[in-house]
Order: sequence, then structure tokens, then C-alpha cells
Amino acid sequence: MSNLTKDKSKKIILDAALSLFVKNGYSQTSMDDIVNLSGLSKGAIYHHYSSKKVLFLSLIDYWETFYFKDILNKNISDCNPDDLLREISQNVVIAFKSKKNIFLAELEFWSLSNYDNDVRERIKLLYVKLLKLFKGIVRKGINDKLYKNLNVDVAALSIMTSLQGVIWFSIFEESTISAEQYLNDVIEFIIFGFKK
Amino acid sequence: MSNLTKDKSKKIILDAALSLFVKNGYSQTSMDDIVNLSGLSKGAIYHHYSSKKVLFLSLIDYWETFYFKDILNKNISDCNPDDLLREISQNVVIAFKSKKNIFLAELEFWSLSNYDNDVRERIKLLYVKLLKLFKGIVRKGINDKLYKNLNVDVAALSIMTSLQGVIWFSIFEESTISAEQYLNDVIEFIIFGFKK
DNA sequence: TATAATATACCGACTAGTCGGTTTGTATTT
DNA sequence: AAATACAAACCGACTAGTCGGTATATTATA
Repeated sequence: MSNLTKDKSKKIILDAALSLFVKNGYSQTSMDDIVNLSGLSKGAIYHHYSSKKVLFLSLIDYWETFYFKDILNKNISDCNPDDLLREISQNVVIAFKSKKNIFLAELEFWSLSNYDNDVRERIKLLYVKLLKLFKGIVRKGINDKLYKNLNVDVAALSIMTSLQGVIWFSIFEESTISAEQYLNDVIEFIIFGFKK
Repeated sequence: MSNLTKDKSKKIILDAALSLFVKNGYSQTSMDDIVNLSGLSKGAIYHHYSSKKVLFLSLIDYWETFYFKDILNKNISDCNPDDLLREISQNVVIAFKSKKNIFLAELEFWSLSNYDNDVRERIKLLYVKLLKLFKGIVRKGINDKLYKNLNVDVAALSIMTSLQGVIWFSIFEESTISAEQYLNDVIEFIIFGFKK
């Protein structure tokens, strides 16, 4: 395999790395594993990514654009807060159905954030964006006299942690209840709690 | 250091392993690291634990008895569901204040559960117990006509995921809001949502 | 009580293998 | 000719686990 376009090669490397990191974890994945799965050589990989960690950090960007593009581009101003929250929850349901990997990747990001500052700062950025969105929605709900006078920070965090509950499903697959059912119910539950 | 009692030595090893696994992760912690921190020898460690993984699994037991002893021994029958939920939330607050490590350990357990069946099955047991408790509380609330006719499974899961939100704090330390405030508010919020 | 026998706790040098990263070389493109 | 994209052999640091042996505690025996 030789001389693909730059972006094409990068995508092949990222896809291989993502699936391996998710399946086996960052540390348990060797660069040789990525070489084997991607079909490219070690030289090729180090040509595009200067280290394993740089490759991992690039993966966060790759993952964010893939998973969060729908969620982070919501327009708050002209929308009903309830429906917007339902819509976001649905985005998560769809993401979960299409690829469980997405959330297992998030778990891997958390895990590495715990003992690597660069990763943590990168992931923090993501959550700042996400919380900003949720805060905006809550604030609009309050302004519209739809929600009671909530603590905006706590409310936004509650939305986030509830949605992140799907990570738990991704790992432990509780059989008596589906992730979809959980997400649908939990968001209604939150909305109900926000109401006056 | 030589010829301590069996339990004393094991405790020294477990404490060293726990702090290292939490700080650096399972894979990034070498047995030699544990040797150095514990002050015991490699032979001693392998005398008590046949492999790194067996040591890790033992750590789950150790962690569970330490952290969950207060929570899992609650008696449902003669208690007010609202207060019991508040009490559990307070247990989590106290645990968080005393040792952030507790939740970072949980994250490490999740992470390994993702790619190791033995770890996953062990951790699943823990959540089964926890969910059973939460279901019992919700069921009592419904029977006492305190709560509306909730889906017990979803309600129990919602309690769990909300409490697990502290893991997020353990990693990312949002400054604008404390874990304590989050936990206090979120449990009230859930209780409110359960009401008729 | 003294001693022998055995089990338990522990030590640390060593091994076989792994892994991230480097280096050197080649083909293609511009 | 110069830069880019890739291949693959190679290196040194590191690691889980082993093993022969020692020290201490416990039990059995005389």
C-alpha cells in the first residue's frame, strides 16, 4: 500500500487506532497492532503522527467531530427548550445505536484524563462546550417562564451526567432495560423536574 | 521488612497498589512500582497474589468493603424513602470528601471492565447489589403512595447514574460548583421528580 | 523443655519477551 | 532535485513473572 492521499492515510490510521484503543485500551494497544490493522507501516504512522500520544490526541478531535457535530451545533434562540433537550437525547440514542464504540471511547478518554494533563485539558474543552450549551437551554427555559428558578450550573450538570449514563450501558449491558428506554425516560424526568 | 502477619502484609500491598493504580492506571503501574511503594519484595507480593490481575481483582473486594459498607447495609423496611436517598447521597459526599481516590478507582474498574471479562463480571455483581437497593427504595416509595407509578428499573438507574456523576468531578474538578452541592441538589431533584 | 521437622513469609537476581520510537532506504510526486 | 509518503529492520528500555534460596514461626516429638 503506498502513496495514498494524506487525509486518506490519516483516516485509515485513525479508524484502526480508535477501534483498537476502544477494544483493548490505550496501553494495551501497541503501535504494531495499529500497523497490522491499518495495513500501513510503522514508518507511515510515525510520518503522520509523531508519537502514540499525539495520535491519541488527534483521535479526540476525530471523535468529537464525528459524535458531537449534531449536538454542538444546536441553535438555542428560536427553539423550545423541552424539545431541544428531547432532540439531544435522541441524538445520543442514535449515536448509541449506530456505534457503542463512541461511548467506550469516551470512557477511555476519561480514564487517560485521570493521569495525563494534556488529555485532561483537551477533554475539559469538550465539556465546557457541552455545559455551555446545556446552560443556555436551561437559561432560556427560565427566561421563557417554562422552568422554575433553577441553579443553572447544577441543572446543566444534571443533564450531562444523566446522558453520560449510557456509558454504563456500553460497558455493563443491563438486560432488563435498554439504553434507549433509559435515555427517553430520564430526559422526560429531568424536564419534568425543571418545570414550575 | 520481614515476617509480618499475613493480613498486615496483604493490606500494605493493597494500599500501595490502590494508590498507584488510581494515580497511574493499571497498565502504567509496574509490579516493581508496587514493590518500591510497599517496601516489600517482589517475592513477597507474588507469594500473596499469584499475578498482577489477581491482585487487581482482590483490590475490588478491598475497595467495595471500604466504600460500600455503609451504603449496602441500609435497611429499607422501616425507613422513609426520601430520607434514605438523602442519606445515601450524603454517604457519597462524605466518601468524596475523605478520598477522591475512591471514585477514580471506580473509573479504573470501569475502564478495565471494558476489555476484561473477569473484571466486568466482578463489577457487575456490585451494581446488581446497588440497583437492587435502589429498586427496593423506589418500590417502597410507590407502595407508600409517596411516589408516582414509576418504572422501577429506570428510576433505580437514574439514581445510580446521578450519583456516579461525582466521578466526573473527580477527574475534571469543575470549579464553579462543588461535588457536594451537585450531589445535594441532584438528589432533591430526583426525589422531587419521583413525587406524585 | 529442648530439638527436630515443617510450613509460611520473604528476598532479589534473572529471563524471555514486549513496546515505543529510530534509522535507513525506496518509490512517487512536484 | 527536492520533498513527500511509505516500508521494514532494528534498538534499548522496560516488564510480568520465575526460581533458588533464606529467615521466621509453628507444630510434633523425645
